[in-house]
Amino acid sequence: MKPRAGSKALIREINEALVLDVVRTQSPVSRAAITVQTGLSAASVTGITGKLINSGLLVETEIAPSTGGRPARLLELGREGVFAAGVRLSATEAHAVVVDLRGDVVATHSEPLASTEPAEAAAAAARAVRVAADGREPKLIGVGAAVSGVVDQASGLVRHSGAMSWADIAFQELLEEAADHPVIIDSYVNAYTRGLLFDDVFAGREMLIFSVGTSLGAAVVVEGRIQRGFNGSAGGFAHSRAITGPEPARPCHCGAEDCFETRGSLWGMQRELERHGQDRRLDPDGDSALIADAALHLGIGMANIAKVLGPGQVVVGFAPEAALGTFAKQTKDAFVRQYDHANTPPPILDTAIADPVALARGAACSVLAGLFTASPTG
Amino acid sequence: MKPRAGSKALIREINEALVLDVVRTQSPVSRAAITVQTGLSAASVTGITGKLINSGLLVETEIAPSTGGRPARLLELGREGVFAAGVRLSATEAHAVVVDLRGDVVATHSEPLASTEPAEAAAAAARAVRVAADGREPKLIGVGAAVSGVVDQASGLVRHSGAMSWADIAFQELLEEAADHPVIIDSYVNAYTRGLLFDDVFAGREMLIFSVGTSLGAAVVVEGRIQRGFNGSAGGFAHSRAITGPEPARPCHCGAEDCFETRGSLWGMQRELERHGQDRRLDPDGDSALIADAALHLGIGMANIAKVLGPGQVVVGFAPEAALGTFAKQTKDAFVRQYDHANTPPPILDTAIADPVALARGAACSVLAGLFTASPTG
DNA sequence: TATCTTTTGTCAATGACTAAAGTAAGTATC
DNA sequence: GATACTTACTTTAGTCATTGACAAAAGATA
Repeated sequence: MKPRAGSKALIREINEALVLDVVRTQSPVSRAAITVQTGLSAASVTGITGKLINSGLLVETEIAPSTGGRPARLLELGREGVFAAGVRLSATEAHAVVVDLRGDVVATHSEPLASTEPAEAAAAAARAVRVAADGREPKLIGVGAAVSGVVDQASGLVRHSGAMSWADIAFQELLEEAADHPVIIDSYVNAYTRGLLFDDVFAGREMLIFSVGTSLGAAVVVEGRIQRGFNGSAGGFAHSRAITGPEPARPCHCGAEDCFETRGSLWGMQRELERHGQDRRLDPDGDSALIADAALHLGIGMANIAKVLGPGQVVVGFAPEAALGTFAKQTKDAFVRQYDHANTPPPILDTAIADPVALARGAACSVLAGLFTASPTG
Repeated sequence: MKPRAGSKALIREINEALVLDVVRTQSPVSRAAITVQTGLSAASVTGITGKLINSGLLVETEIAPSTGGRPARLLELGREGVFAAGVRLSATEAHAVVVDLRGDVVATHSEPLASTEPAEAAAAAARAVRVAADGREPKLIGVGAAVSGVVDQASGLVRHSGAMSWADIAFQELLEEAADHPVIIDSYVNAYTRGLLFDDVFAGREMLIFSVGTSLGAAVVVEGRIQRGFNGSAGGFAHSRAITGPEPARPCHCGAEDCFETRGSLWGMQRELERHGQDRRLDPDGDSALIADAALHLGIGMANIAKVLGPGQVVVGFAPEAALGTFAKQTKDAFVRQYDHANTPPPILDTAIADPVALARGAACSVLAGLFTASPTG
C-alpha cells in the first residue's frame, strides 16, 4: 500500500465519504448542517448530496420544522440504494447476512458445509449470500467474510486456520469467483470489531478488543482503524505466555507452555477438567475456582497489552458458550486491578456477546466501511 | 483530529510530500523517475519540483550520464533551504541539535538546567536551540522536544515525568513561547523511533521499538506511523507484569509488584543488588545471572506484545549505560525462543544504542517528518 | 549528418472546489 | 395583509492543480 498521489478523483472520494459519514452519524441531517460539519462550501454539499441521492445512497425524508427561515430538507442514508453481505464461515456452516447502508440486517441465511475444503467453503458461502440477497444481488456492493484464524486481508490469504485446517489459502479470490462480487476477508475478531466500530456505542478511536471463546483473539483499533500488522499477523493474543504461579507448567496445543489459551479459553478450562479425570462439561457453579483462575490470567494479560497501546476503551466479546456465570465480571475486575498506569486512568472496559450474527454483520460492515472512509493510501 | 475535507490545497500538500519523500529515499533522482514512482504526470512533477526548488527544499545537482537520450538533471534535498532543531531534555541539561533537510546533524549545543521547573526547562531548551542554530534561525521550521515520561503530543501536555517531577505540564506551549518556533513534543522512545524511521535501515512500516535503560519504554509503529494511544498513553511497557517464577514477588516503585521494570531495567537490576546488601555498581561479568534473568523476562515480555501487534521488525534500543556484556544478545535470544506464532515467522530483531544525540536528532526528525508525509486528518 | 531516445517543458482542457449572488420558503412585526 | 427578516438551498462564474498531447532539449547511434 504505497501512498497514492493526490488528484481530483481523490478529493471527490474524500468528500463523498465525509458527507456520508456525517449523515450516518447524525442522521437525519440538513445540507446546512453538513456544510458546517464538513467544512465544505454549501455549493459543494449541494453537488455531492445531489450525486449521492441520484445513486440511492442518500434519501430526502422529512422536512424539519422551520427555525425562523426556510425549513431544512433532511437527509438520511438510503435503505434501498445499496446492500452489503457478510458471511461467517465455520467448519460446519456458512452463515450469511445482508445489511443495508445503515448496517441493519435485512436478511439472513445459513448453508451447511459438505467439507472444509476451500472450494466447497467458498461455494457454500456464495450460496448462502445468494439466497440471503434474494432479489437484491444487483445492488450488492460486496461481500465480507469472517474466517477463524490468522487472516491477511491485504493479500486475501487465510494464513492459518485451525478450525478449517487451512494454511495459506487464497480465500478472497475463491469467494470472489464463486460469488461474483468484490470480497473482503477478515478474522473473526476483526470482523466483530468492524461491527462494533460501525455502531456508535463502541466507536472509540483507540480501542482494544478481545474475543473469548474456544480460542482467544485480539483486535487493535488505532485512530479509528483496525490494525492488522505485518502480513496480517496481529491479534496473536492466544499464545502469549501467561503469568505462571508455583504450579507446574501447562503444555499448549501449539507446542509451547503456559499460553493464555491454556488458562483463559474454553479449550484451556475444559482441558484442565480432563487432566483431572473429569469427563464432563464445564459447570459455571461447580467449577468456580477454575473460572476465577481463567479470569485472573485473562485480566492481567489484557492489561499488559493495554498498557503498551493505551486505548481509551477495551471491549471483551464473549462467545455465547463462554458466558459462564460471573466469568465476564471477574475478568473485568482483574483487568481493572492490574491496570495501574502512571498518571493515566484505566480505559473503559465493556463486555459483550459475540454471536455468529454479530460476526457476519461485522464482515458486512467491513464492506460498508469503504464507503464512509476514503483512504489516501491505495 | 477530525477528517479534513478534500481540496486543491490538500492535493498539493499530498503531492509535494510525495515528491519530497521520493527524493529523500532515492536521492539523487531525475524528474522522470519521480514521475514513475509517484504516479503523477510529468507535467505535475515539473511544476511541483519547480516550486520546491524555488523554496530551497530541492536542488539540482549533477547531470546524469545519458542512457541514450537527453541526460537527466538529478534532484536532491537542499541542504541549505530549511533546518529543524531537536532538544533532549533531562533533569540536568537541554541537549540541542540542528539538522538539515536530510536529517544530518549540522550543529549541537548543550545548556545546563538550573532547575527542573517547567519555565526554566523551556528557557534552557530555547537557549540551547538558539546557540546551536546560530545564524540559521530564520530557516528553522520548528523544534522537536524529547521529554522523559508519558507525553501527549496531540495536546502538547507532558502527562507525567518522573525525571522532571512534572504532571500535566503544557510544555509545548511553554517552549513555543520561549523559542518562538512551532514545537512538537514527544516521549524519549517515540523521539528515538522517529530517528530510526527517518533512516532507511529501520524504516519498516510495522515495527515495535523498545528502549532499555534506567527505565523501559515501548513505541509502536503501524503503517509507518507512530501510534500514541488515547491521550498519548501508549508505550507503558515498564509496568506490565512480568512472568514470575517460584521466587517472592518484587515490589516496584510504582506500587505494583513484578513489573517488567523490576527485572528488565537498570533500575531493577541495581535494586536487586542492593536488596542483597551489595552496595556497588552492576558488573557485566560478576552479575551474569542477574543480567541473564533480566534478558529472559524482557524477551518474553517483548514477544507477548509483538504477538498481538505482529510487527515485521523489532528494534531494541539500549541506552549506552545498559550495554552490559551480552545483555543485548541474550535479550534477543529470549525473544526469538518465545516468539512462536502460528504460521508466521518471528519478526526481525535488531539491537541498537540510543544515546542522547540520537534522541535529540529523532525529535528534530519529527519536525522534518511533517514535510514528507501529508496527513489527511488535520 | 540524420535519426533515435530519453528527459524536460509548455499549453489547453478537465473538473472539483469556492465565493457571491440569487431563489425558495418559512417566521416576525406592524 | 404587507413588509422585513431568517434560514436553506441552488446557480453562476471563476480559480487552480492535474493531465494528455505536443514541443523542445540534448546526447547516443549509425
